[in-house]
Amino acid sequence: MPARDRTVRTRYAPSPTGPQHIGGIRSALFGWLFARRHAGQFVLRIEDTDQKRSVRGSVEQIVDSFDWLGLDIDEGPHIGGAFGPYVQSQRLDLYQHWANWLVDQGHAYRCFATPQELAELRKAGRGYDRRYRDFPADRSAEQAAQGVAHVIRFKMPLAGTTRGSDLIRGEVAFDNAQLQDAVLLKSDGFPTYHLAHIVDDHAMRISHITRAVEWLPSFPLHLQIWQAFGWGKPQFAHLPVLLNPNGKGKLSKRKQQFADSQGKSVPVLVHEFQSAGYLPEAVVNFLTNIGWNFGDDQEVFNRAEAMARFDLQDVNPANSAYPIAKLDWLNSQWLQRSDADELARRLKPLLEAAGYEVNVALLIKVVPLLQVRLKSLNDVVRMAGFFFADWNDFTPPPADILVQRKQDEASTTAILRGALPLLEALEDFSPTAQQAAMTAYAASIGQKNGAVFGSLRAAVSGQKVSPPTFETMDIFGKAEALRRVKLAVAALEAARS
RNA sequence: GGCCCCUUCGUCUAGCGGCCUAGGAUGCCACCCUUUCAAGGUGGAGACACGGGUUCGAGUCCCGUAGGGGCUACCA
Repeated sequence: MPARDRTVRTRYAPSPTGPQHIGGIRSALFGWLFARRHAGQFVLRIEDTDQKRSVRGSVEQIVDSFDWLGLDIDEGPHIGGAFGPYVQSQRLDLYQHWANWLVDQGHAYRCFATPQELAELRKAGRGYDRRYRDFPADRSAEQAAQGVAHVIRFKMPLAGTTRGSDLIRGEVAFDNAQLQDAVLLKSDGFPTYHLAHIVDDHAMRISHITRAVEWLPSFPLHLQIWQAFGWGKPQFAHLPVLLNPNGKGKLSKRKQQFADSQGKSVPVLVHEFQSAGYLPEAVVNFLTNIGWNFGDDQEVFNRAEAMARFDLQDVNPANSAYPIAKLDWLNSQWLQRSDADELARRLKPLLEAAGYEVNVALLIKVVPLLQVRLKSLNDVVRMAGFFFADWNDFTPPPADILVQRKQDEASTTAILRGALPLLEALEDFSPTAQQAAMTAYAASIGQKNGAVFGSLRAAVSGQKVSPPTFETMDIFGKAEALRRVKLAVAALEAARS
């Protein structure tokens, strides 16, 4: 049955090696988008056939990463499904059965070459020389029965061309003579990727294999194996990969966050994006925009919108330098468009982690002032932490913060002192009322707005840079705002005497 | 080395033979707005790797060269 007539089913099949790398996630995302676009299923399968590389707790980390990004999984080791188990080490019988089947059918053979022999061949600059390909079947069976260590290798055609179709690259052709007799089953009874993924993708009814382009060289091998089994092939899409920001080398070689040539920190693991204060929506948007584009010159879009338009055939075949600078912009776009209550919910734990006790009602008033200013969620501490510190402990900032450009301590004292009764007299303490009063005040004393507004900002927030002054004073309330201005005046006077 | 894939502004990309004096975004620069910081607005510099073909016509098709990436394990 041709794959195209089946339900779309794609999978992400990582090795359980711990934290999730953004490169793998990007590939997974394209598979996920494609499955969702076609109302199909997205499967998680753990490829733990290399026991040396398996890391405990990996499945949890993978699932957490997908949860955080909002990519839902239909079947997998954590939730089960109709085609389980979804962990390859629990499917060994299956691989052994099919490996032996291939031997019986004459498509594969036992190879008794020792690791030493193979090492020598490699040293001599040659690959495996197929020395057991024509080993007599009876002797092969006899040695296996005696327990002689061996692997099972695939009998690759010695001549001819293998042609395959890739959704992204079109037709690709390979000379069979260039390819080796790959190992299908290792001497420890575990399968290699080549065998395991085909057995599983067939058993799990995967309709489209989406994987990184580094698999392209083994594509002909896989095609031959599919053919030897006589199973209907899925369709293939070899996805481009992410390169380092300078375009040199695969990003996935990086095992953790690093600094690029401009000194900018470049996250690569999913949890690093999280702790850097990026929104999952922004990360997904960012990733989707590399190698694929939404169309209509639109750069900011959500999962659902991308899902409705995504197609593997539109994926750009070229690898991409990792455009990390764009993520900051995208993150600020998402921050600006966030629902204020939702943003408050996300900001709260960060303030608490910084040691503040968060009054939610207060936070909700502050958030709108922050939305256009945050680049990262983490910025909230630096920008608005002062709202959440204990007000009773507030001490005015030093003179160098209070005194504005072209002012001195005496003039600043005078400016603040003069502003006090005017602010005190305001019935309406709204930002606009304050601004009108203070603009008139500045004009009346022949000062620029900045001199007045800036001194008030410093007096109230304790910072040189802060959210807008009058909004800040409004949130503090007239009493607290004026108390702080008075404290600043007192501090300046104390410093002068 | 062999084999495979790729090649449009610094970067991410649009472009699927004429609509391209190559569009968008980001980053950078300037100006505007402005109480700081942002955000926003306007404008600017900035690319079809090179060489051959095919065609009336090529960024778009073909070949070669160069450059980049990958594979070449009893790892995935």
